[in-house]
Amino acid sequence: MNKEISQAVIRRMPRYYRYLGELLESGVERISSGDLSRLMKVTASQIRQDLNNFGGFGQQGYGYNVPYLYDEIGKILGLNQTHNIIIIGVGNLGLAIANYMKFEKLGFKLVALFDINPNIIGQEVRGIKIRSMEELEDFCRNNAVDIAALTMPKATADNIAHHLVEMGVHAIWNFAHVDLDLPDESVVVENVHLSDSLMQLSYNITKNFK
Amino acid sequence: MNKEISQAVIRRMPRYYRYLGELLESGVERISSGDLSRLMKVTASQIRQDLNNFGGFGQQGYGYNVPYLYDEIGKILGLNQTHNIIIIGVGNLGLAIANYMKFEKLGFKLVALFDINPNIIGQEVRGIKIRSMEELEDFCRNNAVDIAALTMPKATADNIAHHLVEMGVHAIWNFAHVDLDLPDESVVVENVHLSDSLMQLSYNITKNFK
DNA sequence: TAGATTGTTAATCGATTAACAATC
DNA sequence: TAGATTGTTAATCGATTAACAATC
Repeated sequence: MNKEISQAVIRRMPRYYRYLGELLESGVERISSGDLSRLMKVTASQIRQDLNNFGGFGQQGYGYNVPYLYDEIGKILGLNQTHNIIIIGVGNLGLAIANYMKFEKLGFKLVALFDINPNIIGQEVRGIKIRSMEELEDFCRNNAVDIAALTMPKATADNIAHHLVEMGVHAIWNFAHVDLDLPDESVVVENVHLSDSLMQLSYNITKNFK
Repeated sequence: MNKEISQAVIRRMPRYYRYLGELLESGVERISSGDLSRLMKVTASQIRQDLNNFGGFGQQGYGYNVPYLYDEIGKILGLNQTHNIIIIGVGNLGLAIANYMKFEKLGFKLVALFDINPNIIGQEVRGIKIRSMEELEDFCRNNAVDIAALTMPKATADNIAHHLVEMGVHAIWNFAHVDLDLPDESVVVENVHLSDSLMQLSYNITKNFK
């Protein structure tokens, strides 16, 4: 394996991908780091440094070919592979994720939904049945589950996460307001802590009026 | 105004608040930076540095008083003030936010919902009526709106954000997959780009299996 | 008082920016 | 070829960690 790439760089890659996607849609054929830097409001230096962590995608005197670079960043992010995703907790947030079409364009495929509420078990969301938690283990063992999105309350999140790891799930998209403390270091956890985000917003509001 | 505090520090404050809240619930009276560092898996140095950006909340030889520190961080984050919040776009994501009770405990109060869909306008969510977009301007001018949460598709997000700023809204919680480019520098924007988060997750999965 | 632990300064580490030779 | 722009090295900047005197 090559040298480790810092999370600071990784966090910026999806943003590059987003901007290149927009340029692509606008039919832009090529772009220089200078032009892209003005568009994205980052330094051209940073763009070139970031991209060169993964390879030389540009050409001196020309810049970067937009369709090519878009594609390459997609591969770096693993979007050329399909990721099977299950959602545990079919409340409003779980539904929001389930119904979010855009994910499919990025190679994520919803394969199952789970909940504890007997009133909704058996119902379908976009053609996918809501299953009971009892079915979780069997499902994980018999299907390739790449990512589990956790949208249940925080009280049960850590426990379920541990089970999932035992069943071989190696990536968790965690919306519960708790930090998962998993035994296996190789499990990938991506947190979306909405209340943390809102508190940050609150801080910045408060700061501006002091 | 005092010296600017880096966003790196701000990002960590809600996490401290969360852990202290849990300690508080468990009835823990005091904690040292060393113990907290083991719990949170950060260095004790960082904890002390972070807190001392805002003041000396501890006591030598004793550590930090949990209820007091919890309270102080709450104040730093502006959680002692009420923030009126409106949601624009009442799809699944808008509903998820609207129904998310925890926010109320943090001092955020949902005051209005807006959507363009005539089929849902007039319906109520937790006792709050869904209004048409035509009512947005009047509502903003006649009510104190602190935060607007944008959950509509990205195509209209930037436009609506501009209108909101004109109407005096100075903080935006942006869930649309686009970077808002607002004229007024003092407007606070907090982005929640779920697809960026998912791509980051995808990268880290891919990396582990290379 | 002695021990513990903070607040804070200094040292280190890593990330960002600047500069420029390489090269298309 | 001349001009443009990359890839990459070096310089700078900022954030994290270590160390320790202050002090409860």
